[in-house]
Amino acid sequence: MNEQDFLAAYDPRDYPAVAVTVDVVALTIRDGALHLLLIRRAAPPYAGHWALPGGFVRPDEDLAAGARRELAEETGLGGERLRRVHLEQLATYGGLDRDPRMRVVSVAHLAFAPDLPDPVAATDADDAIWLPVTALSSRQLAFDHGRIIDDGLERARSKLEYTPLATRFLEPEFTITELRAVYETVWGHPLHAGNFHRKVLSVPGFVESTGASTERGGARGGPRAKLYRAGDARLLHPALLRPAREETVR
Amino acid sequence: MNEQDFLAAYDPRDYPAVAVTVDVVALTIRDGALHLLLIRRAAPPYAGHWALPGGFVRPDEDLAAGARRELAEETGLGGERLRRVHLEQLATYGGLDRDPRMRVVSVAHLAFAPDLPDPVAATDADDAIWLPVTALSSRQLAFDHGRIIDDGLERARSKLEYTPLATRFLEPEFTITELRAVYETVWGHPLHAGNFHRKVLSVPGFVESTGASTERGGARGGPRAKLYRAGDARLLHPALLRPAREETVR
DNA sequence: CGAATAGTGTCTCTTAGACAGTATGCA
DNA sequence: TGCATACTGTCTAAGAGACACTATTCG
Repeated sequence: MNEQDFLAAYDPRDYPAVAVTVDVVALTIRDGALHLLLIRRAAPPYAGHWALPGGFVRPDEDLAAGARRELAEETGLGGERLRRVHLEQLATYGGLDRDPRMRVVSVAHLAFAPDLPDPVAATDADDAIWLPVTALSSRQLAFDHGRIIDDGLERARSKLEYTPLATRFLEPEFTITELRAVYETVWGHPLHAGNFHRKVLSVPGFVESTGASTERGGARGGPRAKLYRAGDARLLHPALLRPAREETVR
Repeated sequence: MNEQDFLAAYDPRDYPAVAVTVDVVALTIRDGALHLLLIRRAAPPYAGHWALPGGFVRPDEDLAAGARRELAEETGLGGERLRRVHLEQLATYGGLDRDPRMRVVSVAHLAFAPDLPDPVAATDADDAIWLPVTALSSRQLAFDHGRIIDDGLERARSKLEYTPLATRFLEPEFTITELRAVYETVWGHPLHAGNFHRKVLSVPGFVESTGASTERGGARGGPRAKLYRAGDARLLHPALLRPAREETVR
């Protein structure tokens, strides 16, 4: 049998049906707290439970396109604002009993977005919200989405260390203090303002000055801050390491 | 429709057929060079081309189990030796035209193994070899496996920086010089012997002494080296960073 | 004016890396 | 005996983090 005959005789239905979905762990920062995009499922399985936005991959889109489509559907975002959202593949979850319907393999993605409008529930959901991640523990999540979220949060914390992706939580122009607030929010503890400031400016390509400053000082006083935009570095050298956590090492 | 009715009425065949495969980028060190496990495909598509070991995920195994099975089939490994091989998920590749037969989503894995016997071709292959990665450029690889291998090699180089996984390329007991050889081989450039030695011993939990030494000194002279085994650290603190590569940062 | 904040200076401690030096064991 | 190698000592430069200080702006 040559290659052409083989392809002609080939029937995909001979293989066991596996469904492939994409799920999105979308993070943003609102009111100084890290928030996560969740939908409430309208249909079984897990109807009424909170879940990550996601769904079956369509025949005409690759995995990243599917994830971006799901994100667009739930956030109502499009165009330039959607394109500015950072999206990366997180990991793939393929346990045997993830979904009671059939074997479902889910390719999870991770998204970083600046503060966005309240989401609108798409057809497969009856509600959609930005939920503070601190409120997660009390929620019953569908499927293994709790595990996926944990992995996404850890990836996010780690990515801030060695990439400039913290800037993706901010508007194109930002102050060093706003950037520090992103780190403090994602890592969950305060950083030394002076040392952070010097460190950020010393890493080549992390930020570049716009020459401008904010219109006003801080709400409770203080000078106007200089404005920066993201630089051209894709990795931070040297990295901004999280304060060492002995526990997590072993 | 309640949840039970829904599940009863649910027909998986309503969804477009997507196949899910696992592929394995298996690395080992032979004769001081980094080697990669490749098979030569016996059947179309890409019959006769070299490819990563892999195949369809079976209904009764999760993704990691599928990857370990594929690895076992091609290496002939089993039991304790197989269990000692480090295996982690790498990334998932789901481009539209990866496979001419149908939509195939492949979950790639990365494996680190000590020097193993020559592989034996399994049923779906007519040859299997450990190929030095330096010889890759001249080979025509099936599917998008060249891209997957590139990603795997970069992940391997990066993992040596902040995890103790270099020890997985070695037998359970090893010398610091052997460990240094792993780093030099994977990173592709020489390291300073004295500084490396001190650094490894100074990272908590990286290696622990067995109390024993090698039977003989080096082939060309020198004292006997002390033997170590892997410690209990899962992350290296502080990390062993590769010499900075300005080019790759931007 | 008082308080909060942006940004800088300086000191200390740790680490990376260069280099040198000693002891060991093979040919 | 000569040489390669295991391992340790020491110095320097860079970076992390603590602390102090100045300047600016809001209420």
